[in-house]
Amino acid sequence: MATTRRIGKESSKTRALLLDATEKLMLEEGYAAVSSRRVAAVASVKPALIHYYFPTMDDLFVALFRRGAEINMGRLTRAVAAERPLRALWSISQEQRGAVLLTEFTALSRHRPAVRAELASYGRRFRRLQLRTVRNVLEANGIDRSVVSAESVALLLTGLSTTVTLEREIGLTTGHKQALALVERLLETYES
Amino acid sequence: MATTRRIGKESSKTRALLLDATEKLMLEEGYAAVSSRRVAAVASVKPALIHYYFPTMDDLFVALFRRGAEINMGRLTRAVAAERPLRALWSISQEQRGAVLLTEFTALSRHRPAVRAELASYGRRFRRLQLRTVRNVLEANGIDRSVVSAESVALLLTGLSTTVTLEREIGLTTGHKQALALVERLLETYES
DNA sequence: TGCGATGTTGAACGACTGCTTAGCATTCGT
DNA sequence: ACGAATGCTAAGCAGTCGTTCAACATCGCA
Repeated sequence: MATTRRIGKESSKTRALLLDATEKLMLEEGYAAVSSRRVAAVASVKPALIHYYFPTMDDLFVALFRRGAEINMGRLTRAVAAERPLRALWSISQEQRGAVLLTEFTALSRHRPAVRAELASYGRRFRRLQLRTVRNVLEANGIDRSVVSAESVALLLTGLSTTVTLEREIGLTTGHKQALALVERLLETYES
Repeated sequence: MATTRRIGKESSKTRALLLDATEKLMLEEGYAAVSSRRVAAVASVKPALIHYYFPTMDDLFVALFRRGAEINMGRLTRAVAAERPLRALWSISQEQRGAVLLTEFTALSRHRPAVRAELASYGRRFRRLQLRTVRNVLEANGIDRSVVSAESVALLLTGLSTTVTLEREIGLTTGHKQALALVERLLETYES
């Protein structure tokens, strides 16, 4: 049998640098700007090294997404364990950087099935955590679930935050102030 | 002065075919799959013809977006003139095809300023129409605007519909049924 | 009938892409 | 100290990209 191709270790410091460079490119110029040569240039390294750590570009994208997903799930898990879980979740989902990256990966997932699977898996994990948190708040306030379900609240919050973030990104802010104020008011009312 | 470069007429039937081909590619494989050669292949035409009608790829993308925006604004304008304007708006915003295209253009706009400008302009027009519609419904039902502003309702609806559509696209549907049912119930209550 | 406008193509330019292979340089365990 | 494992690179293949330009085809109008 053929000698198996050598691949750099996951723990490598350089590997992490390559992921950083990829993330930077994605944020600043979109996923279409990510090529082995461009990443190499940003990381001050030769193109072949990208393929040493990530045999295919798919591997690179999946690895980057996974790293981000893991970090984010960690933050979220810690956040809901603190004092005002729902507010914590809301403020994290408001972050521009994360929202932009998520959009890039969503667009990317259209023609990269490997990315799509990763995205769906993260989505499910996030939704589960989010639902648990919303349910607790509704319960603590004695709100009848048949009037407003936890699922509805969760999806409304997610939808609002991504929409506001993306619209802001292109310079469209009509109505944002009022919508954000509404959430603020509700959070103040139902979570201490 | 130099002889000006020849460009195909906007009314051309072929031009429309090229836009169709581009849209198809974008829907099925994402914007990154759109190249003069790929578009030409889908339209059964030679690559150089793309540049006859659209000197640069930017022109192609902008033309496609503008055509879609114009068609959609027309549909929306007619929709809000009919019996249940808000419901009509909601059902149009629920369409998978439009939502997917919009995401593609959003991602595209990150590194194509010309597209970004077009997107923002359409966004403003849509939001204005949407706000007018929501305001009418709130007013007709005597709902105090200081409790729930029209802006909040508009952004919540937009956010929910895009989120549900995009999540469905990657096979993630947790909570969708409940959230959509809530909107359905509210529409039934406040709009005949 | 001929001429100019319009539609379409072939061929080519320079640049970019993913990826492979062979081999150099360095580090590490023994 | 030496051999194996690891990190990294030079060079190249085969393919795609955007764009231009000259030229051919077709058509409407004078």
